[in-house]
Amino acid sequence: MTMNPAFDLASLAALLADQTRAAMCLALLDGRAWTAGELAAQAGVAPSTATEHLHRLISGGLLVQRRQGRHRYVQLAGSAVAQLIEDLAAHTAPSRTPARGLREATASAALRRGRTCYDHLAGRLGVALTDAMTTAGLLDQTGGFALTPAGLTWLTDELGLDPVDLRQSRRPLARGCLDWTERRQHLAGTAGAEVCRRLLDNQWLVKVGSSRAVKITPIGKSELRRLLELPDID
Amino acid sequence: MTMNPAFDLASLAALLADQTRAAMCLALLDGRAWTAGELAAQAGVAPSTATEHLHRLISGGLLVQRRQGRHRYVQLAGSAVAQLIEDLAAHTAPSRTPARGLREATASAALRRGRTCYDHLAGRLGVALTDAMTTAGLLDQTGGFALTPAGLTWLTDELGLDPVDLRQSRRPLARGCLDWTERRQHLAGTAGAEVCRRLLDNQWLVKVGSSRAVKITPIGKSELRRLLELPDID
DNA sequence: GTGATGGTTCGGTGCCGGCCGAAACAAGCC
DNA sequence: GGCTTGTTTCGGCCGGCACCGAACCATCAC
Repeated sequence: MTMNPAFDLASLAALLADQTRAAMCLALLDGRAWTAGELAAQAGVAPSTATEHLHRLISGGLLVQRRQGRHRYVQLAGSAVAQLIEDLAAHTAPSRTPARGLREATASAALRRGRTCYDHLAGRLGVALTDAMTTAGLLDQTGGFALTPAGLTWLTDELGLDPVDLRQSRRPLARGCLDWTERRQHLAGTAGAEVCRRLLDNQWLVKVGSSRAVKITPIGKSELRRLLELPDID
Repeated sequence: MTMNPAFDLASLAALLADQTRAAMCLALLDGRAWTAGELAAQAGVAPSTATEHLHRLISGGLLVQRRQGRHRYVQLAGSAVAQLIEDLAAHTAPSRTPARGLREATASAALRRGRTCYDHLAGRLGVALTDAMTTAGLLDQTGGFALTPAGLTWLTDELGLDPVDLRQSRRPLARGCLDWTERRQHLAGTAGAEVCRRLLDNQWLVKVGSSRAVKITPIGKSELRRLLELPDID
């Protein structure tokens, strides 16, 4: 089937080398499942065109689908794929995207402030949380990017995460994810995903509108200030 | 200049979405500077075609060039680019590449045994070294991928690396790089690069032929066995 | 100078693939 | 049963781009 490494690499890159498919993948970075029609509208193409693109993305292994009634739900095939797309996006030239119009300006400001990145937190909020955990000795960024032993017990004892959930996956527990707006690393990996889930479950964070943006609640602010020295996000 | 994220992502991916350009980038993963003609031959295209591809790769920021006499030397723009290409290659389906013919079989066996990956060590040798450092308590892979304090002093005191060299870069000190043949993580980042350089300088490792393959010397084997519990690489 | 070699520029060709609209399916709703 | 809505298939159009060869330019060797 597969011929040579160059062919494989080119085939994989070709999946993302089209603006429409790239827009779809970027939209899917919120981790949710989208219908084919939603993605077509988001990318600004006809439904028939979206069908072809989805076919390529799925048979290329980047997306998985679930058919339900007359809808076709599609989402990223896993965190590894999300990671890959984020990495690529981060390598994009420091994108000055001056939002035009008030609506876009406030929307992009909200995204810069805090958002989900597939399954973990990013934006200034994600970076601030990562920094706070680092100064608290829970993360070690001097020799790479890893949880300290103190960090592991903090996750289980203070946040109440399940040690089993943290350990079962073959995915690394903690890893850095380079944020493409902040140009800083923030916590990803299994730990990043579980922390994000827990903060949302606790209502310490809430989603803003229907986008990927999140914001911190008053309860969350006080709780996080109790557990960490988390500074205010303007 | 840059319009929207989807466009930027697609543009970046498009650089690697051609088999010829992918072959060039894969060849350049050895970290050396190649001439335009060498790359043309390697990729199997006419020199004029190679010129166009190199132009795109350079203006896209993936490659840099240095003109010298009538030669044009070209190499990857930096370790971040190398990292990106390695990541993409690792996401490629577990590539069964049954080498045909004895020459290719022995060549690919040598590569699987040990090789350089841009500026650090990979293959079974790279994985074995990483494992040995982990069991010796020099690396921590339980909570991510990071050097321990003991690991840092080991690099400077035992291997004699310069602490200044290790710290000056904005690149992470240690990070995991997923090996696409072994499907295992191995040491990359500044520390990985410096270790590789030192082992080659000390003649503990030598390059095999003109490829990326490396092998361990008798002196290297005894020295590494003195410093670590490094098992034999078959 | 002449000749050889590495690299680039320039036409020209051909194919791949992204796009749409129209029509066909399929699943719900009444 | 009909009507709406979400999705797919099928032609057909069109642009982009990967490729080559031939001519041209630059550098080195003599």
